[in-house]
Amino acid sequence: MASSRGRLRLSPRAAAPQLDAGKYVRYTAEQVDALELAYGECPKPSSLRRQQLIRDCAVLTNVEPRQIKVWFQNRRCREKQRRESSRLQTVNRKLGAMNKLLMEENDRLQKQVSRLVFDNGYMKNRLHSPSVATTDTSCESVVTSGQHKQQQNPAVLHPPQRDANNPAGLLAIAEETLAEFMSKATGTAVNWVQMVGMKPGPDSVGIIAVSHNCSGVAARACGLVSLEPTKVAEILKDRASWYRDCRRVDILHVIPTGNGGTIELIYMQTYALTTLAEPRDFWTLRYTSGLDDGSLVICERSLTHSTGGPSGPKTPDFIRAEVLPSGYLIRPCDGGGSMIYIVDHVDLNACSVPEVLRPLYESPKILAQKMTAAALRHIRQIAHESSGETPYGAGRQPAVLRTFSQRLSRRVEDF
DNA sequence: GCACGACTTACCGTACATAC
DNA sequence: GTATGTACGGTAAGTCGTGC
Repeated sequence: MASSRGRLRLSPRAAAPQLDAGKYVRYTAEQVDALELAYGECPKPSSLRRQQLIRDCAVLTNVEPRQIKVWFQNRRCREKQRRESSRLQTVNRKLGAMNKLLMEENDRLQKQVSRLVFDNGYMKNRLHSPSVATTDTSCESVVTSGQHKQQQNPAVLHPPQRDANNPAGLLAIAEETLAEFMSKATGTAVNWVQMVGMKPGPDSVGIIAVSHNCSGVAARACGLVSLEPTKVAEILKDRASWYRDCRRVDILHVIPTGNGGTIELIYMQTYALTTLAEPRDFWTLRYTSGLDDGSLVICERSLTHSTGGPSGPKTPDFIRAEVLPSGYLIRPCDGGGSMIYIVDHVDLNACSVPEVLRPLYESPKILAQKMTAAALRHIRQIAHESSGETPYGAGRQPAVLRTFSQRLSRRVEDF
């Protein structure tokens, strides 16, 4: 479509003889190189600087000052467009990952609805059948069967020898831990309640959810980072902040499992009571393994209480908690990066604490606060570790992560 | 009045599909 | 293999509105 705007209708100034009006010109490679060099030094040169550039650079001597000015304008415009394009690609990648996450969550919820509808129908039949209703005492187990069935796995149904003092026993515990952790990380074992203000979207990088019905208190967070799964696993396993509250950490045994995974037997001693969610000393089993789809799993379980694990130095009058299978599921994302699921799950023994502290132990809000604060520390650390490898620039936290952190901080303060 | 950003236009080169 | 048509991206430059 012919238009009054554009190059065809040249203004008197543009039609000046020097510009060879009507002929499309392209600058030579040498000219572009010289201009790019100047742009690298100063993207917005003054009129004086542009004139100096023409004088100093032989290949630009036949280029009009006005052309130089236009070239710099267009160059800035191009750079801005490239930046925006790059930003949109990043956002697109994040939205894709979030979409995948929501699809999985949707699938899980649909299955849950199906189970509940089935259970509801079953219960109705029971209620309309007096002979069964009056004699059957297992109604509760029927109603909750869907939830419980998912938590079960062959290792739980037929537990092998769970002796933490030998490698076979450790492997059995590790496999059980892995199965239980995976069911939590993928959201099939626990009804997760999304925390207020943590809706996924283009301006947030993660979701935090708190368990609705399970023993103890579990919190689950997920976040996207621009690192490959193996790198994320490396960071998570080596982070010193894991042991911030410890005065002693010993990795006593490292046992290969034969399927590419490893089992590490860890003994920790913490300082005086600094967190409600950790005992002062405990044994931990850490199981690291890879999955067929390229995902990596790092999960942990306390051996000190539930399994009759190795006995370490004991301190009297000491507040204890059972660390249920917790850890990280790191999934590779299309186009690079990783989606990390963080699961923390503890069961505190409220009866063992002084009366004055008991309300804190029995308050899921306080416990959820501790969990999400821990998740925040994890993600902040990951963001810090990855800052040098992302397009956001070295040493600078991405805006989405800052927003995420600020929201989390506000959420924690609300408790 | 000038410089600038945003938007637009036309030209050119390239890749690709299609017909012969 | 070659010629032709088409789509698309890159780029120089024009127009317009805005701020100083």
